[in-house]
Amino acid sequence: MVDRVSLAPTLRHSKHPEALRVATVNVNGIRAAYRRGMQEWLADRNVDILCLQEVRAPDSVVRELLGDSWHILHSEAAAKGRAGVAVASRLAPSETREHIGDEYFASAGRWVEADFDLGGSTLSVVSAYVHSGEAGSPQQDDKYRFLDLMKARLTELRSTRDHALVVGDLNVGHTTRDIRNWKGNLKKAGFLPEERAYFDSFLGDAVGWVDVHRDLAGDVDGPYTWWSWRGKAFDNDAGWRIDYHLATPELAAAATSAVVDRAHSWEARFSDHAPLVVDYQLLQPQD
Amino acid sequence: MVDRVSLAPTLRHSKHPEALRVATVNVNGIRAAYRRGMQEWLADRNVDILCLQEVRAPDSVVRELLGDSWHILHSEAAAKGRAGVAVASRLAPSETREHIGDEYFASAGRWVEADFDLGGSTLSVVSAYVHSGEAGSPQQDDKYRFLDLMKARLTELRSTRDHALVVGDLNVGHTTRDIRNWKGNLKKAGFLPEERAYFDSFLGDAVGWVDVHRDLAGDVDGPYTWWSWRGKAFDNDAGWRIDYHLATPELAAAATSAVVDRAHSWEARFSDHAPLVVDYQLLQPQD
DNA sequence: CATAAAATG
DNA sequence: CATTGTATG
Repeated sequence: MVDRVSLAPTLRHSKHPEALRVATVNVNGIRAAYRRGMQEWLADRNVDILCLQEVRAPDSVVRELLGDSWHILHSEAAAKGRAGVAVASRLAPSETREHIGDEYFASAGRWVEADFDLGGSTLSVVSAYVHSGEAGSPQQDDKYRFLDLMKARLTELRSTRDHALVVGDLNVGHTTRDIRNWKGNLKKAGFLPEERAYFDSFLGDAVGWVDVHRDLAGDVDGPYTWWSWRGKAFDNDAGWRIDYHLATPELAAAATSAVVDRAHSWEARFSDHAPLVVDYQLLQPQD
Repeated sequence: MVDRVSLAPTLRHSKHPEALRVATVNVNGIRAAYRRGMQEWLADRNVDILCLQEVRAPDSVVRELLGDSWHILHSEAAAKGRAGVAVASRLAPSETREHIGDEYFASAGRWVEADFDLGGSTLSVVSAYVHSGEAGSPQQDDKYRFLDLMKARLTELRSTRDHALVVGDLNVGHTTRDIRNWKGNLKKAGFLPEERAYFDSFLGDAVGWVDVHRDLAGDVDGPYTWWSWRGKAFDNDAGWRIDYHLATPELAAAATSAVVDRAHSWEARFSDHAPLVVDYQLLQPQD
């Protein structure tokens, strides 16, 4: 279990010292997100570890926007303005890894790992951005190759880490609960049987990860995390649940709440994805 | 001279029946211009013949935006979203020509001619968009080739037409009066000695055209017709006079006013160029 | 329907 | 510093 003393002054945020708050959000361009009010959201939410996908900006811009209060691990894509993932944290990571697989995905900007030293135990946090992979396109093959690598890495993390958390835009809805119009999307990228099968395996006994948001939300439709910009998809909540917190079982059991920040006091949404914010109750009540 | 009877009900606008009002404006994308209020300007100004440059939109879009009250002659560039010139008029032209020179400039979207039948005499109106032609770039050669063709066509029009008017963004300032910071631009495209020499020749006795705006404004700085979007160029009136009405002498003598619509009741400018609006007093007072 | 970069001005 | 089409999502 996570040690109480080492966490207290550093990794956790002072406003909610009893829990570790981890948020994931595909910002669809961090510059656009800031123009649309992301900073106000961030100021409201007291996040300890912020995982970003589709940063779509150079490292210098990311550091300027987020400011000095974060340690920032950022993996850019070779293609400017594409992809890009980051883990921003109050505590400096003890180790970091910037990609997954071989050369082919080395500069994809789709996977970063940050290890946090919790005094005796280690928490690995991954920010992942799986390909959209339109069916029939060349990117569909990349998506399957990436999901293969992801499965291998999930297995590895599960067996070598004390606690691990893989969050991000995984670009697949797992079950019919996860897409509003699932019947109309059975042949669309993001809800293909082959893609959904990966999630069966991630969450199956052999690999052993937990879909934290689904566990806490229960057997309900959604809650969705992405809505197309087009038409009234957002207003009608015609969305997809494709952003996840996948956690190792012990960590998953410590999750006390999972909230989709669909809209709050801050005005409109700042991305086509909403943040998924989860609190992990890492401390044992001691008295 | 232009015949009074044939003009009255058709070519001229009912609001100022004694004059023919011709406006030229580089709209820098007619879609953006309409977003920024071009329609309000147009509604205020009672223009008879509207010459546009840098239309940068497909023909269907131009017709939709301008509406049914215009006859529209529009020459698109082969490259989508680039250049494009048009003559919009209340009266249908009797003849039109869509380019200048040979194949090389056939689909440049930089030159259109519309002839208006004035009952016995003819008025040719040209909307022209000369290359910007950054010094040292390949486009600089195109600019000189285009100016050569333009000179030849000016000579031809002068000798074969009753009245002719060549308006548009000619992308050259003629004299030191025509550019606010002329000293700093002696080596910049738009104020190179070679470019300015073309204008000496256009306006010289051999070719014989008149710079209507300069003639009416007198020997003053400006009035400028273009200001960079950058910095405070517009607020400081740090502009260039690169949009012209060039007219055959008899027509030029009939010009009663030349106004740069730098800003009016309509709010901000709708392009980096301002419209240049000239009234031609085509009717002889008969009584 | 939105993002970012590229080319052009 | 603004416009456009393009690729990508």
